[in-house]
Amino acid sequence: MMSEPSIPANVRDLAARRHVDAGGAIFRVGTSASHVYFLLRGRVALNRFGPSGEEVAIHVADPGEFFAEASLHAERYHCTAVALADTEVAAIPSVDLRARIQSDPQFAMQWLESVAGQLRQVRARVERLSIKSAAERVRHLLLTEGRGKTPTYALRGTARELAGQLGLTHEALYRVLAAMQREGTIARTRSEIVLLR
Amino acid sequence: MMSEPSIPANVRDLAARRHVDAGGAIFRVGTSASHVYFLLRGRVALNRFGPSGEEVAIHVADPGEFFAEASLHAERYHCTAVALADTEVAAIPSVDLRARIQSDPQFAMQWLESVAGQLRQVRARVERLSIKSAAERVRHLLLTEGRGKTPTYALRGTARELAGQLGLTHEALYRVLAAMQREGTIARTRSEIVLLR
DNA sequence: CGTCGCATTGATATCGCTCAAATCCGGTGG
DNA sequence: CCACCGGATTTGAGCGATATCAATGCGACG
Repeated sequence: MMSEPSIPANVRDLAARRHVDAGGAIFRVGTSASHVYFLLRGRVALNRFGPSGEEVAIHVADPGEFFAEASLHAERYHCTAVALADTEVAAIPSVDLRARIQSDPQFAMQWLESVAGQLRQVRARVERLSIKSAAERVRHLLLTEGRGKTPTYALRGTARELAGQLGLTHEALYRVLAAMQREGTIARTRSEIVLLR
Repeated sequence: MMSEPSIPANVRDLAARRHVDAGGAIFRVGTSASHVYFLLRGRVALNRFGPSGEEVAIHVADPGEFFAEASLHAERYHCTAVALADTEVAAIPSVDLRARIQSDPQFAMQWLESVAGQLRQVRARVERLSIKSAAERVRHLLLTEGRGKTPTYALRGTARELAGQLGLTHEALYRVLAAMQREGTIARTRSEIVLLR
């Protein structure tokens, strides 16, 4: 059984617990950015929509993560948060969080570190999306996000989601994975991809 | 005449001025992340290198910007910084900057805002790179980075650089721009692109 | 046990990459 | 002042990788 991650002690007193059913929205793009969130259970997708209505997955949050962090400094949310599963979040009013950052230098540093970490992660994703070959993108994913000596990537959602992360259609991803498997570059189980060479 | 941007007053006393010739490296990937930089004059490219040696432009800094901000929390630099022109930077020791953040809450908030702003910007770029069509990428760039009522994008370097930013080859970018111009979607001058409809 | 969405594979079309070549432009040195 | 040079810009031709459309199987869930 997976135990629930706990809200960082520094801000526990500011947080209000909230439940969201699968498919429900936590906030929508354009509405007033009043809260920052911490994910306790479930999964949350942060999406944007292009002019033609096409959806782009900006980020998928897993338990133990803050999300909508950047909204601390914005008037309005820049994306829409949708629960992918039954989800439990802690909502922290932006105003209170700002005040806490001002008054607690240690927490300020922790918070900063977390934002900087996200920045690094997103930069890695930019790097990945700049690669033209689908196979090289997968390899890059395994090398940068994989764990262990033989890089192993635990896929968190569906393969379709991963395809979105990689800027590929799901068909293209399946084909590339099949090809890499055939030629022995990777190995796959239901929930993992391992880079062999 | 362009006047030189000034180092934020909060950290001016920590900074050491340094000159770098065009083509010179400011720091290299893998070396100890000892300083954060503020760009006073010139242009600086932040690059990473793939396994096959191909270069990916992570970011191009313009005067008035901090760069290597994320390195405040990292052991080593994750990218290489190269001067694209004769360049003047202010180097701020990471240690000192961290101390300043701890001791000056107002500065901490400013710094945090700057990092969060970068995060938003990079996220927008991820969104852009997730778009499949080259024309739509250009349109997205103009909509998100353009200024004014009729979105106008001032191109800072060469069109080749822009192509890199957009995840396209320079040929593809030239063709798309030509086509969009032909059909009246955009207008171009030497240094600007304007979205017409 | 029917339905829905994910996974997988096939066929085809298309867009952007690659290779190639001509021109333009700014800078440099004679 | 002019010839030259290197890099940026621009356009062409062809190919290949990925998107798109389509069909099937499968597993979860009601």
